Amino acid sequence: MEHQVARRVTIADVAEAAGVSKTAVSFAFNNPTRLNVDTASRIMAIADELGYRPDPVARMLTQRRTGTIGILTPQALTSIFANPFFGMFSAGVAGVAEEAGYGLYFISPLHGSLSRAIARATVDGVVAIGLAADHPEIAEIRRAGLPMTTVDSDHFEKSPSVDVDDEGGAVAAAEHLIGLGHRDVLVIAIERAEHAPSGAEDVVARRLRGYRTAFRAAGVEIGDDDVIVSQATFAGGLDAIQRAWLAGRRPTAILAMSDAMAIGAIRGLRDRGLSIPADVSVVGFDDIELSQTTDPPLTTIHQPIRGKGEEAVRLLMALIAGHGQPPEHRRLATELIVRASTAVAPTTQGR
Amino acid sequence: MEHQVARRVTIADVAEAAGVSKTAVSFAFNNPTRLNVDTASRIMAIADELGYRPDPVARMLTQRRTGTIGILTPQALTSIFANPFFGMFSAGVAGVAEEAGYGLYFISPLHGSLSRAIARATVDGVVAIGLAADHPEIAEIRRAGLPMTTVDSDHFEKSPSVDVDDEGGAVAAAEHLIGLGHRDVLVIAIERAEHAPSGAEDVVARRLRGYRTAFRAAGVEIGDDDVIVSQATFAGGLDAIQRAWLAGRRPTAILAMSDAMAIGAIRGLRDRGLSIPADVSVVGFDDIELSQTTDPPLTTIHQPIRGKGEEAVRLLMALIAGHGQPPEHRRLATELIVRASTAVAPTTQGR
DNA sequence: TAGGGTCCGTAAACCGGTTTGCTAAACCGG
DNA sequence: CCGGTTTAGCAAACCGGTTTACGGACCCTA
Repeated sequence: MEHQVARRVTIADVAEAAGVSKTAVSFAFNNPTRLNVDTASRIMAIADELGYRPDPVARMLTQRRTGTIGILTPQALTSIFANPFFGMFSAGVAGVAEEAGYGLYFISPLHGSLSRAIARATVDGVVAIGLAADHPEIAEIRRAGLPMTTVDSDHFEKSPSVDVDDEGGAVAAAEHLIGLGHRDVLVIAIERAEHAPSGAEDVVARRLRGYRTAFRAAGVEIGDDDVIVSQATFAGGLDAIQRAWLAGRRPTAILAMSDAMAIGAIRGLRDRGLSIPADVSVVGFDDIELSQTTDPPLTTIHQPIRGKGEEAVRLLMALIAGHGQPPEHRRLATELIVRASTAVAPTTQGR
Repeated sequence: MEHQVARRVTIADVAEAAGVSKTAVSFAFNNPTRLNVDTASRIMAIADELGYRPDPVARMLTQRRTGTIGILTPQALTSIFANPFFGMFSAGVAGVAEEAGYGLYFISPLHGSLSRAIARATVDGVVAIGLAADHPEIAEIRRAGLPMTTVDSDHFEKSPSVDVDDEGGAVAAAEHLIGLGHRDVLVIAIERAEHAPSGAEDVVARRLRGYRTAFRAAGVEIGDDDVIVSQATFAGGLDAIQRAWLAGRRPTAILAMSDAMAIGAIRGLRDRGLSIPADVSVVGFDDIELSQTTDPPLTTIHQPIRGKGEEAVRLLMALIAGHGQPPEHRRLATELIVRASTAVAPTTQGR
C-alpha cells in the first residue's frame, strides 16, 4: 500500500472535467464577464469541487509581477526580529505595502551570502535598510533592474532614499543638556557593523558630529575618551557604564545613541547608587515605545521610525508604477522629547 | 527621446550571444561539470557581461519548489511587528528556516482577506500561529495540500503542532502566590480576538483554568468578578487596574496573562501610591526579554517563545521532506521565574 | 437578405527557465 | 580497424498558467 502523492490539480484538469478549454477556466477566474454566466459558474463549481487553486508561481511568471516587495537587510533575521527598532520599521513598511496589496518578503543573508538571497528573491521591488552606499549588493540590485529605495544609507543619485535628520537631533539632545548646565558628558556610541562602510557617513558618524558641534559651541570639546562604544542593546548600555566607571570617568550626563542603551545605562548607574536624574542625566535616541514607560520616563530624540518605513514604500510604489521622475530624497525631522531622565546638573561637581 | 524600458535579459539572449543552446546556459549555471570547462566559463563570462540573472520565478515553476516558508497570522502585519512576543517567535522561525536555506514570507490578511493572501502566497509550507482549529483558512490550506504546522492552536489530528504547557504554568504562578499567603487575587485576562474560536480551548482559557484549579485547591474560588479582561499591552494592563480600582476591588496580588499587561499593571498600582511588591504582588506570563530589566524585575512564567518558532519549523521541514510519519504534537514546558515583583502578602488585609 | 456587431468559446503562442532523450564526435583497448 | 564507451552539446517537451487572434452563432437593421 504505497502512499500516492496527490498531484496538484491544474487548470487542464478543471478544463477537462468541465468539458471546456483552459482559456475558459482562466477567464472564469480572472475575467468572468467574458463568459456566459452559466458557463462561468459551472466552471467555478467544478474547480471548487476538485479543490483547484491557481498556482501563484505560474501566475507570477505570465503576469511578470509578484505582488511582493522585499525588505533587504545585511543582518541575519534572528537578530533583526529581536530588535524593537526594526520591528517598528517593518510595521511601517508592512502597513503601506499591505494597503497597496503587496506582500512582504525578508531578504537577509542566506548561508552568509546576501547575493544569493537576492538572486532567489521573487519581488517587484526592494526597500534596503542600513546598507552603506558602497555596499556591493546595492550595485547588484541596480544592475538587475529591480526598483529599490534605500533607508539610512547615504544618498544615491540613482535611487529614491529616506533618512532622518540625525545630526540635528543630536544637536538638540546636546543643547538640552548644555542648557541644564552639564559640561561633563559621556557619549555611548553604537558599535559599527563588521565591515564598516569605508568612508561612508553613517548614522553613528552623523550623530556624533551633532553632539560635538553643539558642545564645541559651548566651549566643551568631546574627545575620544568621552566616547565609549558598545552594542545597541540594554546589555550594551549597562556594559558601557561599567567600563566608563572602571576607567574613572564620572560624568554628570550621558548621551546614548539608542534608547535601549540609555535604559541599560540607567540601570548601570542605579546599581552604583546614583539617582536619575538628580545625580546623572540621561538622553536617549530613537524614542521607541518603551521609553515612555520606563522609570523614569526617558528624555530622548524622537525619530519617526515607522514613518521611515512608510515613506520608503511610498517612494518604491511610485518607482514601480514607473512615473519616471528623478529619484527623490526625503529627510524626516527629529525632535527632542523631554521626559524625566534629565535635570539640572548637580552643583557639587566631581571634578 | 522616449525612455525604452530595458527588457530583462533572458537565458535565450545569453545563449544567442554565446552561440550555444539554452540548455548549455542552464547547465553552465546549475550543472557545470556537464559541460566542457572552457565552454562553461565562456558562457558565465558572457552572462555576467550581459547582466543575466536567472529569473527566480521561472525557476520556481520548473523546480516545483519555492525555497520559502510562510508565517500565517490572522492579524495585520502592522500590529504584529509592534508586538515583542511575535518578534521573538519570528526570530525562532527565521533562525531555523534560514539555516535550512529557506526564506520567510509573512501571510496576513490582504485587504482584510486571509484567503486571498493564502492564494497568493508562493511558499513550500506554512507555520500558522494563533489560529483556532476551526478557523476556515486552516481547512483551506489543508485542501490545497500545503504542508503546515500549527502553533498555539488546538491540536489537530492532521498537522503537527506545537504549544506550551499553559495550564501548568498558570498553576505554578497561582501556587507561588498561594505560598506567599495571598488569598485575594485579581486576574487580568487577555481579550479574545474578534471572532472568538467557537468552543475551542484557547490559550486564555487554558491559563484561566490553571489559575482557578490552583486557587480552588487552596479553598479560594476565582469568580467572574475577579477576572478583568483587557488588551495584551502595557496600556491594557494600566487600564485594567484603573477599572478594577474604580469597581472597588483591592486585591493583594495580580495574575496577568502577559508580561506587557503586568508591567502596565505595576505602573497603574504605583500611580495609586502602592508599592510593589510590599503592598501588591504581580506575576506576569511569557517572560519577554524586557521583564528582566523592569523595576522591579518581574516574577513571571517563562515560556519558550523562540523555541516554539524553532520547533514549528523543524516539524515543518520534516513534513516537507516527506517522511510520512503521523503528525507529532510537541508541548513545551513552562517555568516559574521568581524575581522581585512578588512578596509575602501584607498582614493587614483589606477585608 | 446582405452586412455589421455582439456574444461565447477555442487554439496556439508565450512567460523563462529545467530536464530528458538523443546524436555526433572523440577516445580507447585489442 | 572495429565495436564500445565517454564527452559535449542540442532539440524539444514541460512546468501551469495568461493572452491574443480568430471564428462560428446569433441578433439587428437597412
